[in-house]
Amino acid sequence: MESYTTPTRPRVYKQMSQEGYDHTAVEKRWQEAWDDASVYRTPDEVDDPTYVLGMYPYPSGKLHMGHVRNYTITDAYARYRRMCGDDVLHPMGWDAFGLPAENAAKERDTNPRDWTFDCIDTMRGQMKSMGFGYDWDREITTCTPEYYRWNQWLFRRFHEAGLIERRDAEVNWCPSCETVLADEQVEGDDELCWRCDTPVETRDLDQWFLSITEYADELIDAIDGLEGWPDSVRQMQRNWIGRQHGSEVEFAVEGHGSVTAFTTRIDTIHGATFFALAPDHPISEELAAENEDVRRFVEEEADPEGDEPNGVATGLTATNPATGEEIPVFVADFVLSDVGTGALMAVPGHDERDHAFAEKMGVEIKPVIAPEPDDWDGETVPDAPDVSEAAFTDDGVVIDSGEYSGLASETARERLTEDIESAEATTQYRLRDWGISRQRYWGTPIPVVHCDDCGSVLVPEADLPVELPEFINTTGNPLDAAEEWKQTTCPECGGPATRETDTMDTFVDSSWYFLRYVSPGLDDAPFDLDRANDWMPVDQYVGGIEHAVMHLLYSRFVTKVLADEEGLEHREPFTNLLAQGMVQLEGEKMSKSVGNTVSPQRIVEEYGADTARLFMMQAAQPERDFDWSEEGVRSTHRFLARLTDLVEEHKRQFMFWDKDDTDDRDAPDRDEIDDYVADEIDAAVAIAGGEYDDLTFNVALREAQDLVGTLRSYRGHAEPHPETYERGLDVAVRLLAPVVPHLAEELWATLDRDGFVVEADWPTATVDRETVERRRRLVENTREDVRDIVEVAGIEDPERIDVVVAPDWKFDALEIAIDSDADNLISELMGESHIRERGDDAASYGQDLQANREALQETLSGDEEYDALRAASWLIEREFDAPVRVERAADADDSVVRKAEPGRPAIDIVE
RNA sequence: GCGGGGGUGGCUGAGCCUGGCCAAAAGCGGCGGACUUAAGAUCCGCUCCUGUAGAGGUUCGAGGGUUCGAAUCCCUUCCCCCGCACCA
Repeated sequence: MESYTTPTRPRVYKQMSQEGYDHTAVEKRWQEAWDDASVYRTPDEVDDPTYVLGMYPYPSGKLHMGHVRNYTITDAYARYRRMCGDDVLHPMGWDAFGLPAENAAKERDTNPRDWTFDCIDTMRGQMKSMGFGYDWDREITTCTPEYYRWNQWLFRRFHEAGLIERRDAEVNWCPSCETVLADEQVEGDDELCWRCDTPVETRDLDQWFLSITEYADELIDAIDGLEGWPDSVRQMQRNWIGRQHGSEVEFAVEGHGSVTAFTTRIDTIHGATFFALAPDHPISEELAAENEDVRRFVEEEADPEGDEPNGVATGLTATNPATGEEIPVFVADFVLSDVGTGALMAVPGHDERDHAFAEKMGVEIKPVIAPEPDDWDGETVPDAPDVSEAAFTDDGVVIDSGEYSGLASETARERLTEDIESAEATTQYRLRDWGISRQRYWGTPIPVVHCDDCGSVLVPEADLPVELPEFINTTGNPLDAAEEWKQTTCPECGGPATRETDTMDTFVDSSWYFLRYVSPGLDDAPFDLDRANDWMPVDQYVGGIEHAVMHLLYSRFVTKVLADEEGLEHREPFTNLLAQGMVQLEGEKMSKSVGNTVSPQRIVEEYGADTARLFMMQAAQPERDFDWSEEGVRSTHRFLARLTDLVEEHKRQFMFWDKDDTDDRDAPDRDEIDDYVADEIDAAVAIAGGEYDDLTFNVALREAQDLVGTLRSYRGHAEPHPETYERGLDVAVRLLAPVVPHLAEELWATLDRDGFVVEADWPTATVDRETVERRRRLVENTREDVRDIVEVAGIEDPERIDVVVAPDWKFDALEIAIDSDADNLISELMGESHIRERGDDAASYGQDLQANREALQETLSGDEEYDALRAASWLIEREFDAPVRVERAADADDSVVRKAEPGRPAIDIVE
């Protein structure tokens, strides 16, 4: 059979433009068209849309590359889901309260409100120029009374639920920002303010707290169920909550009564040889007043930051409740008042820090736990380990502890906690209640008034919102200076009262904003409960890793409270979370202070939004860091220009082609190369869809870009079959549309398609991914084999290349071998008459199969292999400039056929 | 110290969960070729070693093990990054 065909259609030579396309005009045109058609509106009536959300930005002035990456990811995913037929909710808003607005207002002699709204206008404009498809009818701005009144409303509801406390607290105070910071906002060993890097001080102030600790157990336990979250974020939250199960136990300190200590290792209590108090423990302070040594230590020597454990003997003793022994009491700086109870039983034999301190102070070190012997019978008391040099800190078997000797640590803990009268099983958390008071102006006023008679009184719901007064430019808290605003009357007694001048931490705003998008204009509730129940949770949330603890933990907390108090039927706000990677420049994070930023605006002007988006999405997986590269941007831009040329050229060429003329479609000269391209189009669809589902845009886009490359080769090598070629262009445009929305619309229109590509159907494929991969591997392996032969055999100028597919009986034999579990494969094969009659060939192939029994792999069928190779033969022809003949075994010479196996055709090169 | 993630060819980096099609994707860099007056762009190849027919050899931080078979699974060890931490 003659399978080599000379290209009979004329090749198309045309000068392609190099300068690209007018991205500014294209992008503007489609942004306006989308706007006019409201294509990104999500009507209230839709049922459970796919909720795609990027973390809303703080309006600091201009969009930076991090924003662009964040929002391109959500936009691409939202567009993909939309093309798959989903209703999509993809809103945007502004985290508009916060200190920078106050600072900026002072610098520019304006006010935070005007400055903030200017920034919002700028950034909204930039988002529109990026082509992000948001439902702007759902836009929210947290600094408007329409939004923050619901913070106040929630404050009331939390109060009613008993989740609000006001108490005098030692707080982190930033002297530069003149405000309190949450623990989460104090960074690093140096304890610097997260905003301005000023060293943080402490102050005692009356503060409002949300009782997040009430939800500590659920917050930590439910992390296990957050399977759509990255492990890193889950682990950071677990660490932050820091739950520890242990026991509280009382030690009687001479002259000071019982002092409670917390320990996770009550099994070591018989080895407790001293007792230690934090320098700011009440007893330490009492002792300091009467004992000069203790005073000097507490006030002058204690260094909780240092690595060295320091301490001073108090001369007092404490009674070990397990042994009745009197042990010395120290004040030590390694004991921290905010950990456990600020007092601890020290067991130098089994705790490294206690060990170091005991050595330094000459305290007895006593082993009471031995490593569990390998063949331990569960009863015998092992020998004591040597703990003179180092503590043994693992669990093991209790020794030298009276009736508890011989118990495993775990059992001993239970028994001791039960038996010691003052001991009680307790759980400690690192998590503290969420202090939300900020001594700043630009935030939600805490809806409370202070009355001399009635104390702190909540502002009634009917009087909400408590609106911010005009901004006063002052060094302290502007609300303190707003005298007229501050003076009010008590809602309870009607007497004179003053307003609370603290405002809320802005993390309150962001802890529920994702619910507000559901019903942004609602004026009698923060969100429409029924719709929230339908629409929540957010299906895909995307943002920076810097919010791993604070924002994401607070949002989970608030969601759970709303579930308990307001009937929200969801206890977790975000099903899938993507922590996006950084955009870097030469391996460094882009930052204003380093001065290595790249302006998105400049990129959009120079190359267009589509180029910027495509470059970012194909550069790396979304969760990885990647380097911005101007070269990469240019090359992406050229790709889009080439695609444009391809589509436009096609349009010119086939302007008069009548698609309804079936003669053309069934043109008899449709040949293998057309099949190859048709297969590759299907292949691209099969792979790209799955990759979009997984948010691995880089892989999906590579597939789309490769397809465009294939189409270019197609057009260059042969005259394309019009319908196949056009379908290729059509599919390429649709595969790119989520990332390159403007140009995709333009090309969609050029291809005379109806409607918007945004609303077009995602293409479907007739092959599965596995077949695609097998087919590509077969073609690639075969091409490589031909290259190998040509090179190794030193063939200068091949005259013809024959590729012969293995005979059917070998495919059958392979099939049988894969399915068979018989010991003797040969005899099983020989049971098949059509195999047996192959004689020696069958025996020899059977032996090969037998030898590789375990390694046999499914291949394409013989027909599929033949079709795939025929379709790909043009690639080999092009490369070696020689005709290629793809044949079935029956049509080829026996000596050649013998070498063919399923998945590995015989190759014969004629010189 | 605890927890998490990593160490792959000149570089970046996929593969590892679900062992075999893996000398190992892709990109960059380098080399050769086509096109071009030239450059650029684009396109086609090559880029661990050996080899005159698709082969063989040695590789995936290091060492051991499991298996017919290991970059992939297990153990030990070294190094890097991130988070938490005198946390009782």
